[in-house]
Parts: sequence; C-alpha cells; structure tokens
Amino acid sequence: MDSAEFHAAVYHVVRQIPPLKVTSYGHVAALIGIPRHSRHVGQALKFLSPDATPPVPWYRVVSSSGAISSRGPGTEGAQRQKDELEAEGVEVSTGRTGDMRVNLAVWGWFPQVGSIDLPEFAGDAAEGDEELDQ
DNA sequence: CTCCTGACCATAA
DNA sequence: ATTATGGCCAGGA
Repeated sequence: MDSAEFHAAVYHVVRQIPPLKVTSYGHVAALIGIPRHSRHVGQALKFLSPDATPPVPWYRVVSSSGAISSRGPGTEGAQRQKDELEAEGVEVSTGRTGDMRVNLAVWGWFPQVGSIDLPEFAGDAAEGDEELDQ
C-alpha cells in the first residue's frame, strides 16, 4: 500500500469510530493491518484538511494510554481536541500540569481486527500474511 | 548515502 | 504512579 492508500485507510477507519468513543493510534494501525505503523497514523491525520468530505473525526484518536499528545507548548491542537471531545460528551480529565487524558476503560473503542469495514486493498493485509511474494 | 525526527508502543525497573 | 530504553517505519535535511 502506498502513501495515498494508507491515508485513505486511516480515514476510512477513523470515520467508523462511533460518537462518545475514542481509540488509539496503535489500534487504528492494527485495524488497517499494519500494527507497526502507529506513528504514521498521526502523520496521516496531520495531513488531513479540515474541509475533508466526508469529515474525519480525528479528535477521537488518542495515544494508547488515553493521553492527548501535547504537540508541544504553545500549540492549541491538544486543547482543540479536548474541546471537540467534550462537546460530544466525552470526559477529558486535566491534571495540574495541563496533561489531558481520557479514561479508555470507559470511552475506549477497540473492535476486533477484521470486524469492521475496510478498504479492499487493506482487507488483504488484514487477513493474515502479506507480501510473501517478492 | 547517513542522520534526525516524530500527534507512538511495549517492556523493565 | 513515573522514567529509561529499545524498536518501529517513513520523510525530510
């Protein structure tokens, strides 16, 4: 799968995250069939344009610990993510140091791999072994 | 080509 | 709970 297909697969999966639920970068990658590409899920979401159609609920993706990545001091991305989540009714706790996190035990959405709809090119990879040839 | 970085993860102490 | 370490893969300098 090339870069464009990867992006498409990420968006496809993220769009299936139900309201009031969140999932992790790692699980999105696993659902696509590439469990070791967790970092690139974030990359793909970064490339995402706000006016994408249909919209992609990027804010429903957090780290595996439930923490919202800070993106560094001075950036408001994390705060915006918190606002989006709370607007839906998801509880986001904020520590005294400004660390924001979601309780995955309550809000987590981690469907079994293969139990959700996937793009055809990714379905192949999700089934089992890929690129045995070549 | 090598080196560094990243909206990360798993494990160990 | 926290920090340290190693691994991961793709892009960019």
